[in-house]
Amino acid sequence: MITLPYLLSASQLLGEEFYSHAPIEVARASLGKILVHGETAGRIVETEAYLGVDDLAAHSSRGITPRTKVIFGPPGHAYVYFIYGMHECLNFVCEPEGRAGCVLIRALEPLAGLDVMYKRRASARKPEHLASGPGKLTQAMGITRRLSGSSLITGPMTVRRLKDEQSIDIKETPRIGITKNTDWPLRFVIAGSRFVSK
DNA sequence: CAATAGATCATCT
DNA sequence: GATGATCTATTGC
Repeated sequence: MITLPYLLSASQLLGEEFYSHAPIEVARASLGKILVHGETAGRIVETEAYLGVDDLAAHSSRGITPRTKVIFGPPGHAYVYFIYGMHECLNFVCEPEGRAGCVLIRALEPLAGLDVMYKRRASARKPEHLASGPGKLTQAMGITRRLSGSSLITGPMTVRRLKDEQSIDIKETPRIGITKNTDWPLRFVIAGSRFVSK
């Protein structure tokens, strides 16, 4: 099993430049990157792009509200929202400051802190049950709305690139669970990964 | 297996 | 007051 210290030594922190692009680009580029929070870490295998004000499926399409103002802020921050009275979902804010856009992180491959993840997700029997969905992922990693607006560059939650990052095959599909723009191909997965949502 | 219901509350109208 | 970027357990075949 991989330890967190090893993972940190084998990777480097991503800076603001990584996030200051269009959601589609950031969604694709985020695949294969390492999300780190507390003692837990995982490799991102599934993302979705949400396109600012023109995308009726995006929270930002209704303009700036107390909840969504972070999406209009500077890139490289977390947008975490609460949904269905039960689940938290994590997004990376992208686009330059003043322009809305974000990337929903839907699934990851657990790499470190699996013992803690199993404790937080009692129903999980296998690693692919720990973070194969946006709500499972935040539960496994202890991510809540407390982290909305926090910097992904200074932490406490960060994103890293493996120094020996493998090239990946990306598959695109329509987004999941929305009622508007259901046909836009803005969901991206690492082809063949068994850690994506069902 | 697939389909469906129920949980549960912040957010915005 | 309705809705929602979900998950789980349960039902029925």
